Parts: sequence; C-alpha cells; structure tokens
Amino acid sequence: MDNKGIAAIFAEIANMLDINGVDFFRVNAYRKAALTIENLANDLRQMVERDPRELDAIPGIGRALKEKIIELVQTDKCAEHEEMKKDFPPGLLEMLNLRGVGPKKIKLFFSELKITTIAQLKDAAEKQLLRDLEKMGEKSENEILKAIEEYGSFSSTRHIIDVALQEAEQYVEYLKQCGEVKQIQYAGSLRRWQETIGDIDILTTVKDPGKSVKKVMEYFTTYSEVLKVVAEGDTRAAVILKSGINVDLRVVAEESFGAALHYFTGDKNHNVKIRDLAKKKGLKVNEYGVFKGEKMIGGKTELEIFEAVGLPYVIPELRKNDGEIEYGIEHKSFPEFIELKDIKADLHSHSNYSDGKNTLEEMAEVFMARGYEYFAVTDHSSIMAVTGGMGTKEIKQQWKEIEELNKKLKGKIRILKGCEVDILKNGELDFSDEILKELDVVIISAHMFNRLSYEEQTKRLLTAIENPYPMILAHPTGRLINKRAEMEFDMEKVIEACVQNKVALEINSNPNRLDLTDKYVRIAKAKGAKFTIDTDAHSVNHPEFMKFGVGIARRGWLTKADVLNTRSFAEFDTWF
DNA sequence: GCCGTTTTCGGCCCGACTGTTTTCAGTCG
Repeated sequence: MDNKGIAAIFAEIANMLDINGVDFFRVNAYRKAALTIENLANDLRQMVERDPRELDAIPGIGRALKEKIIELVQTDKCAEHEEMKKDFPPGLLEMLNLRGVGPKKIKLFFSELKITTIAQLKDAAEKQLLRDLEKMGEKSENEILKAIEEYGSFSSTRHIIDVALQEAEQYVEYLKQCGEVKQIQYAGSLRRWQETIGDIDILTTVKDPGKSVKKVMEYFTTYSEVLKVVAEGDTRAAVILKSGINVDLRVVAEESFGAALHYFTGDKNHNVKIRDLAKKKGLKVNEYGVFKGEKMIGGKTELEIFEAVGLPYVIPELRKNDGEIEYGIEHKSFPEFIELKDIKADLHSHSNYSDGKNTLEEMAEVFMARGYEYFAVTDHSSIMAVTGGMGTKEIKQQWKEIEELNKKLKGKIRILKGCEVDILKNGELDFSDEILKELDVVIISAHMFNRLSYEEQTKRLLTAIENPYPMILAHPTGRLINKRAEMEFDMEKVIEACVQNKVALEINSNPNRLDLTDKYVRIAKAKGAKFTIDTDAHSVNHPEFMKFGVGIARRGWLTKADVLNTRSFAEFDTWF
C-alpha cells in the first residue's frame, strides 16, 4: 500500500475513534500522522523495505503507528482497522463532511435515532425528530437540512489556486472600497502558495475600531458574490460565495495585525508548534499578540511573533512545521529564496505550431513584456497527434521562422529552438537524433502510457533520461490536480538519474499541474538536482502562471542558484 | 498515541461563533 492509502486509513481510524468518543489526543495523534504521511516525500514502502528503522525519523510516528505502517505496507491491511470497521456503519463517516455536524452530534443521532446515513438524517430532520434531542432545537435542525443541501451542491474538492486567487483579489478590492478599511491582506493557504486552496481568509484593520467594525462586517456579508452568510460576529464573519468557495473575514486592532496575520496564515501545525515554543518560554501567543502574563509584548508585526520565540522571519511558504522551525532556531537566518523577479526566461511554451493558441510572434511579445532575456518555444512532437504535434517538416519550418523572428527582434529577446518531445512506451524519444541535436532546448515528457506498472514506468523514464539529448524533464508525475493521479514510478531513482545525466527537473507552473510539487522539490534538491520553473504556456495569458511555480519552488526551499532559468542565456547555455 | 533542555508520566494551542441554556458544549479554523 502506498503513502496515500496509509494516510487515508489513519484518517479513517481517527474519525471512527472520534465518533466513538475516545480520548481526543489519541484521535489527534492519528490525524496528525495521516497529514504527515500525506505530505511525506519518501515512499513508505521503500523505507520499510530498506530498513524499518527509517520510520523512527518521522515526527508523530511512534511505536504503535510504526507497527501499523509496516503491517499496511506488507499486507495492505491493518487488523485493528478491519476490526473497528466490523461494527461501524460507514455512513457515519460521511456525515462528518456536513457543516456544523461533528463527532458528538453523529454519535447522538446514532444512539438516539439509529441514524447511519445522510439520507436518514435528512429524513429525520424533515420529520422534526432531531429538535427534541438533548442540546438540539429548531434552529439546529434547520441548519442540518441546509448543510445537507450545501453538501450535495458543492464538490468537496479543494480549489485550484488561480481561481481562488482571483476570487480573493476581487474580494479584497471590493472591501477596500468600503472606506473604513485600513490594512487588508488575504492569508491562509493562498498566502502560503499552497498548490490547492481550501478557503480564503481575509484580515483587516479598521480606521475607527469603535465604529467601523460593524460597517466592514456588513459590507463583507452584502458582497454581490455571496451566496450564504455562515457566521457573523463582532470580529469574525464567514460566507460561502456563489463559486462554492468559503471566505472568512477577521477584523483586528492595528497593534494585533501581525499576530493575526501570522495566525491566519498558518498552517495549523506551524501555529501549534509556535505556541508550544512560546509556552516553554513562559509566553502565550494567540491571534492578538505575544503575552507575558497579562502584558502584551508584541504582535504588531509577524516578525515580533517569530522573535519572541527565538526565530528569524519565516516566509509564509515555509510554514508547515516541516523543519522550518528547527532550522530557524539553529541557523538564526534562512537562505535567500528565489523570487519572481529572478526569473529571466520561460523554457516551456507552445505556439500554434502544435496546440498553442497564439503565433510565435505573439508569444515573443508577451514574454518580452515580462522582461525576459530569452524563452524557448517547445511545441509537441508528432505522437501527440491530438495536439497537432510537429513532424520533421513542421519543426524545420518553425526553425526558419524562429531565425527570422530573432533577426527582426534584434536581441530584445532571444527565441530558443525547442521541442517538448514525447517519451515513447519503451523510453525512446519521438524525434530522431538529427533533429534533437539541432535543438537549443530538449524537453522530454510522458503524456501517454501513464498506466504502466511501477517497474515498467521507472524503466521507461530512466531510459529516456539517459538519452544524451534531453535537458529538462517536464511535469514529471503527470498529475492533474483533482483530475488525474500521479504516474506510479520510483521517484528517487528518476531524480538520481536526472542528477547524473544533467537533466533539470521542471516545476510546471500551470495551476492544474504544479508538478513537481514542493515535497518532491525538496527531496530532489537534497539529491543535488537542478530545476527549471516553466509555465507550459499555451496562450498569451499563461506566462502569468510563473508566480505559482515560484511559490512551489519557495515552498521547496529553492534559491536562485537551484533554478536554471534565473541565469543569463550564456550561463544557462554553459551549464548544459 | 506521541513525546521529552520541567523526560518515561502527564501533558498535549487557543479563541470565536452558534445554539442551547442561564454557564457551556460543540464545531470550526
């Protein structure tokens, strides 16, 4: 069983224990372990195979969970989990997805009314059977009916980052027009540039804390895109937008802005760790500031929070409790991570020679407008018939056009002759060596045959990487967020082969791909890999995606030196 | 169930909002 499967089983055990009402800390231990495993870059199967003691290094995995991981890896099952499932109605777990319904209510409905499915819950609510239960009432009953309706109408998947970012930016612009807002900033997973976004968190301070708060709250809940107001209090409100995205607003005093920003940026595990550190120093950290006893000793800026617990400033992208806190305490400063302004080129783009929407010249203009020194046009090779992939004749024609355009542009930007060459089923490439050796940029990518076995897929990729011509391995896992799973192969071996053969790994910035993602970026960097951050632009609107790739790179602890398209053309060319 | 510079037991982040009561439990982030 793979990491994802093991994480899912631990999460399920946590939920079952929670509904059964066992000690919350035990529940939380399973829940934390599930999260850790989900974000783990290393494959548990390989760790167990090499040496089960490797599991000891994973935080939150102790003796009991280690045993269960080994059991799951070796037998695909966990006896305790199977035992629990025997007398546990599966529908109870699904009810956890309903807003406002948690483990205690589920237990109550089950023990009092034998409700085991959402359908039965709906039926009971409609018959007004819930309102007479302990701690329930008419309002709660109605809320449950509304929650069931919402659950049916929105997909529970997380949101693609560009969609969420656009919603957030528009909402922020709207709120600014209120006139009472002083500082405003979206926080949460969006500020951390996480690959997908659960909900949007917006934080503001107001001009006159006495009067303005109520006005801002009202302004917030009456936004035209709001479908439903979920909560509205003195300092916090929550809505669901028509697009299905949840948005939280929090209003704080100016002296608490940094503390609140830190708190609402998260992630949760990072925050818990910071508060734990504060506690050990005899301090208390909450969203209002840092406190020594009753006295507030910081909180206007995020830096004051970090300094209080002995840390340098930690950029939002790193805040995952994934080693950043230990590193900060030990080193007192962080490397200078890559920034969007460091990018000098885009090495993966398409034109209407294959499935791009725009001409070469139009693409050149938009890259030029971004201030790039060079870019590669890398249309598909012929096997990608569905994309209008190029054969020998078409690519030679494209070279001619590139040469003419380069003359016309007089060095304002340099267009490189590239190709996104498909990796065939046996690992060979979809162009002859005569063509490959003429190209400035050879990208290889696997678009087809993504259901080969683990061993076959690994062999296929290694064969392609060992070919002398490839320079960049594009979107290595092939996943499409919320749509298509990663291909199954030995990522560690593929990374090692890339390092040995001087093939850079791509961070594909398309918000539906974000591939590699940060967990693999970190492990690849540790193995000495180099990277390119590309947009895979298929139209003039896509070069804009670069910021998402840079976000992933920062989450993966990359500096400018790790990323080849931060280099001038000469330096770039020399490296290869 | 995990963990340890208060270490092998006894802790485990902290607060807002809601609906139910009338001081708080449940849920959420």
